Amino acid sequence: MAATLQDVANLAGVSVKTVSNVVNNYTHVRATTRTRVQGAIDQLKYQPNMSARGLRSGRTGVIGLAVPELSLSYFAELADAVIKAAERHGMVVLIEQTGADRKREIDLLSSPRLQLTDGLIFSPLGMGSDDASHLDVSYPLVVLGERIFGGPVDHVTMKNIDAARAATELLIARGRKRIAVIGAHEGEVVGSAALRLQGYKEALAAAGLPYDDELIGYVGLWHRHDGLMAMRNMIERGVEFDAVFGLNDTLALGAMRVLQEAHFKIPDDVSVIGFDDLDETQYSLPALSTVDPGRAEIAETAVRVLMERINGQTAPKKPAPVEYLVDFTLRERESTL
Amino acid sequence: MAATLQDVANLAGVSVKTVSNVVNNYTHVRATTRTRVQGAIDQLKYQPNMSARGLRSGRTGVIGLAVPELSLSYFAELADAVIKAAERHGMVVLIEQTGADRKREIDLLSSPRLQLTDGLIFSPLGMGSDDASHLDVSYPLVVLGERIFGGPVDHVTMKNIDAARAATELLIARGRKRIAVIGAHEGEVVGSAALRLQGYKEALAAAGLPYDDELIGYVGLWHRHDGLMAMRNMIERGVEFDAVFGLNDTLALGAMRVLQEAHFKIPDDVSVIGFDDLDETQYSLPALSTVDPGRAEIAETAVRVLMERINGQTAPKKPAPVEYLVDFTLRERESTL
DNA sequence: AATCCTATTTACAACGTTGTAAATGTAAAC
DNA sequence: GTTTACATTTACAACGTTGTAAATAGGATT
Repeated sequence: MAATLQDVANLAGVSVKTVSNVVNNYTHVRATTRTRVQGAIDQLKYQPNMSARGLRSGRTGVIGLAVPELSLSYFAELADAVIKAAERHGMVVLIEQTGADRKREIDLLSSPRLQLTDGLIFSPLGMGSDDASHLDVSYPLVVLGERIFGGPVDHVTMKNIDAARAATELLIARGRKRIAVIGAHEGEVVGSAALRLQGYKEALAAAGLPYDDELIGYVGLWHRHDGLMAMRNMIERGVEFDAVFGLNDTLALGAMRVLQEAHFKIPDDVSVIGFDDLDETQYSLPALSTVDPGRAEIAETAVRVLMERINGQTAPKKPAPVEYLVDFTLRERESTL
Repeated sequence: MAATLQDVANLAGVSVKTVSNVVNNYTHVRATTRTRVQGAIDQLKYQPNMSARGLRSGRTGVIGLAVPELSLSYFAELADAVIKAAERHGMVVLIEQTGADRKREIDLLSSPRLQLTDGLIFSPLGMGSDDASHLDVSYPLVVLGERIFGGPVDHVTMKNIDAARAATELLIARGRKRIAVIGAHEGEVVGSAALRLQGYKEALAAAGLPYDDELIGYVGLWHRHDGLMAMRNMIERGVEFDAVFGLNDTLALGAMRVLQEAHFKIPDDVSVIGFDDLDETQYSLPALSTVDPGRAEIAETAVRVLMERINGQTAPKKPAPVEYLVDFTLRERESTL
């Protein structure tokens, strides 16, 4: 069906290798030959067979991206950014969804499905620090999220603690004293939830405000529905608060919906802030204040680091793993004014 | 680095082909041999090289999915569903973003990047009916959207017209008479926007309501921002209306935000309905009525049809192209009660 | 015109896999 | 103890590409 180098070579009356040289812009090809071959290529609509190329070169031109779920807006926007960044490096992106399930995450890391990939950008959610060893894989891997695993792996991460502290400080600066948190994970010590909660605690401590566990809304996942339930639960428990910090925007938006249902005025009665700077937050009513964790830069850096690892694979020894920390930006909007 | 069949064969003391037979569960392998080979496989952590397999078999195990942008929630949720459906067929998904740009869409169809793909699920947005010829490609292709192109291509599509008519009818049934539309595309005749607008017109006509171009809000893209601007513009023009039909949810949510800013009560003063049944719509305030176009079924069907085409490639002649029409469901929520 | 140097082109092998066909082994039937 | 039938294993080629090294061509130099 599809034309091969051989077909083009026959048509142009040259050897297969010469066609290959033309295709790959090899320098020592006579101009006239190049023209003739190019003509044959165009005529036959020749396109290189990627499998064969991959077999010969050991490279596929594909990078894997593993996220919990694309239907979580944060990951959709992240994937968007990763695909765009990969394109700039001439790579194409294959997306795997883990469902934030620990077992599926671990399985994925050694899945044969990754065989057609030159490297992986992995955003784990279910794995814990006990699972560090699974990250010691033989292919290029960049992990998104804190260096919580200890293993020799490259990480690209946002300043969870600092950003959460800044968000909390903003609420405090607006005069809020009883700041509820929506989205903590019970017992977690290493994930994003735990780190953001830590930032919150640091801000309280710095301002001399007491920490009250009553104000912490625990959830299982970070879906909108969880934010809604946690907020509703807190209201029903009769907890007093004058601000809400959603550990991500989705949770904050879910919480905001409950607050408005319960006739709290935002931001007059309750200030609300989120985390992630989803596109949506600009259009909620009121527009949600949030923290931009530097998503675009995270995606770009992750791809760049991964490409360095892929290209450096022939190097004598593995370079020391690095941790890139991306800067955040506070985005104040109507919900905290 | 990675173990090959040869390595395993050496270790197990058998031929390469026998190992291959074990790997592929070929029937005629003695139990003892199988065990021994399996042991070697495990010991060497052998994983088949997909490029080599692809070269030999002409299959990559990858399907392509081309969408405008993952940061548009509809496409993120669609991609989620496609990935899950593909997984059930043992396939993995490579995602391309076209940015709804006509040229990029056309280029993509003949891009060598697709070489490592067994087939493509394509959701065009920028291409028009003049571009039909570009869809006549040599690889399995399933187009999402109306059979607007005429070419011999499989389509999986939602009932845009019927669903839009139903949405409009719902508003009419709630007593609304001046129904604004947000999201029409000026001059378009074949895309989703045009079809949904047609459904709207049909519903008006059936109810004996006049069509008024004043009530049509034109936009460029279907981003939240466009919905917001179109709604704002209509209010500023002083157009009277008692309902809004957002041609998709994102537009409707953007419009709703403007309405609320302008102190319209929803649904008392203005009823609002969207289209797509995004997860978000359940959590807006008020929760947005919408139409579920059958996204999950669209994804499943598209993957199934594509797999049939991929598996049937050896068949003597191409089967006639089909058009699958997926059923929709009205989801009434608070914004129209 | 013979010689040498470099530019251009070529043949061949190899990447790891699997289909084909042929070879070997095993056990039952005679 | 042969033959026969079938189960199991094997060698070999081929998929389409590119690196290596060797072959050839074309000029420039003498």
